[in-house]
Amino acid sequence: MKTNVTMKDIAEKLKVSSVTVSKALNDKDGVSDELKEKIKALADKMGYRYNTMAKSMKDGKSYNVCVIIPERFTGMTQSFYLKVYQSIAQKLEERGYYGIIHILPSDDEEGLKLPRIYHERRVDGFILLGQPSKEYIELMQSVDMPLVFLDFYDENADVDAVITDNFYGAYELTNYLIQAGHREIAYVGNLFSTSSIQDRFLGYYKSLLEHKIHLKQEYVISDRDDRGSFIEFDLPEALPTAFVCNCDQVAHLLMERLQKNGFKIPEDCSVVGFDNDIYATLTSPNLTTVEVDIDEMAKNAVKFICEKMDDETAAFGRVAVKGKIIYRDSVKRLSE
Amino acid sequence: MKTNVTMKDIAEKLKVSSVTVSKALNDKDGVSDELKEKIKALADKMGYRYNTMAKSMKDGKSYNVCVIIPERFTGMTQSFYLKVYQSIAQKLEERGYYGIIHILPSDDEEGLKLPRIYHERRVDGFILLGQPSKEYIELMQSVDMPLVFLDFYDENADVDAVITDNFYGAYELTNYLIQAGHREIAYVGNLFSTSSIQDRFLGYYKSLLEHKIHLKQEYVISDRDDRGSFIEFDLPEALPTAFVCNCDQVAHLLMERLQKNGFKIPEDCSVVGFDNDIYATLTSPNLTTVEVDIDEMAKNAVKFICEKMDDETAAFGRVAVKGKIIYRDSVKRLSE
DNA sequence: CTGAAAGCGCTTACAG
DNA sequence: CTGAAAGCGCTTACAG
Repeated sequence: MKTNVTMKDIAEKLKVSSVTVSKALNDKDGVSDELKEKIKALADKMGYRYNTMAKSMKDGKSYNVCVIIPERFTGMTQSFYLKVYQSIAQKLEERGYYGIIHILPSDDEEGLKLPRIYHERRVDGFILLGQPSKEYIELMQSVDMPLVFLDFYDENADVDAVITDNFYGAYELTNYLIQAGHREIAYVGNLFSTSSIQDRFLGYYKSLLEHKIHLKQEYVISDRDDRGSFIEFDLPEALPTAFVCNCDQVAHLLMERLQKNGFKIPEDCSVVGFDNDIYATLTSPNLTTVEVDIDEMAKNAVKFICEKMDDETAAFGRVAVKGKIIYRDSVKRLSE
Repeated sequence: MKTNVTMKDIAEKLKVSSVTVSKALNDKDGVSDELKEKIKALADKMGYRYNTMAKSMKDGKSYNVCVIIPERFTGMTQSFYLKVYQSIAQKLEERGYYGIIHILPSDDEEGLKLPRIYHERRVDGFILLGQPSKEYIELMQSVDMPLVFLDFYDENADVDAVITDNFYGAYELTNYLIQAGHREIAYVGNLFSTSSIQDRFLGYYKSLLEHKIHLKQEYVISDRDDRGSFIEFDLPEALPTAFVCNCDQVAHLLMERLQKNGFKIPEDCSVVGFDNDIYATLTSPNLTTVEVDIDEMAKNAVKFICEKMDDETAAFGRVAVKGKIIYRDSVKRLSE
């Protein structure tokens, strides 16, 4: 089987022009049905494979979308981002595009180096999955190319972003704790680390406010330093009855710590997480948490980037995708 | 900044030909140093970006290598495969290629559907990361394109494969247990599920043989059904003093089960795993296990695929990359 | 319904 | 050292 059959080869065998072959193979008008079938059959038989490069050249598009994931996110939440990518790739494919993962090395992030794929014009748009440094965000924005932020946003309002509804998710989860009779509720997370952690905190805080529960300073417990490395928790003297953790992994860490100190969960302390990732079912008891709607997020991100590639002026702003509370066994209903 | 500056644009401004610009930008002979510098400076100033598509068209290569990962592996060992991919992509880039992840949907695997990227000639070679069905392997082999298996192999000898040295790793680990005084050692894993599990079993068995320890039938404990889903362990009446698990996740599951039944680890039972993945440090105590040398595996896979793309006849056979035992706290030294 | 011509952006081989 | 010509595989716009 000859490995590089071209339209011209097919045309010659059939004594027609390659224009006609092109039309037939693309199901365009201007070829008789009979000829079209004949061409398709022969193409099949000859093992013809369409050469997208040629089309790319013609219309100056690569049909690639690059999904950039900062390296440091590939350790922590690896399963999550890979799943998101999978969903993105699938949805791009439905629109005739390819997804290309680019894991952004920390050095390149620091040195403000764009992926080579950009310099070689092999990409028509970027989806930035996971928050890089402020400087890198600015760099990406300065490049005149369709760009969508995914799973984070920036104070800069003029970029399109798809995020989970962190605020509302944490708000609902905290409401749930309060309905279960909890009043002493702590939040675990470094408020200055990422916008997700901050927004989840604010959702938690709103719930407290609505229920007229005072926010105690010592109930806001940091879980990591500003560079994102986890730190030892600084637990308050008097333990709260419940903890809202900014993510499942931290909930897992916290539960280990509490259990080591002799506390039972949920009997002595209730704990809730966020993300519904691998850590949520690794703990015992399993965690009540918020599940992110990965498919919906991917769907939006792909829709945005595709429409922006078609029309430079398209703009969508910030879209928050609602999550879903997964009720498990880490919360105790307090007697009133 | 004009977004699509071409060599011709640069040439016109400088009143030279685009051939000269091409030579200058590619650091080829045949341009005076002075002119070369001038061209490079102007290219920079005009924001010129090289168009690889054109080159691709010219020499009929896409400069893409597709890394296919069967979908079912993205759940289980997600972090591992993403790390492997990251390493592959980096090493490909050093050679002027791009890595493209294709997560193979189970439906496509079943329906023997090749990735679209193949049909569109956007790829020069495949790295198959993780073992798909026998039929899919045959399909991939029937396609006349450079192919390397990574992290598994097939009985079919004529394909190149890079694997971890499962046999030797399990052999060494079992030796270590025996040196620690263990004689009653079980193996946990379904021997008919994957070649990795089988080879690890054989390494374990070799160690027993060398030490003249009889292999008890009831000491080979299945951990999953033939489709890969974990099942409840069928523990023997009389517990062995040590378990060699085919992977960390199963070791984790086993430890949970043993601890639930009131056994202490490592006091009552020693447990070792394989992979050194997230599960190894999630257990308490942390697992003694074998760490896979991801970089070395990626390096070999990339070397093989690149040389095969250059020279169709290149062949490398099966290469096993040695792992490294990570000693932690899940093994007890028995008094002799 | 069918096809000749031109062009996408680059490179190779050759001539000067 | 420099460049005109041809070609990679396809598509678009136009003519018949």
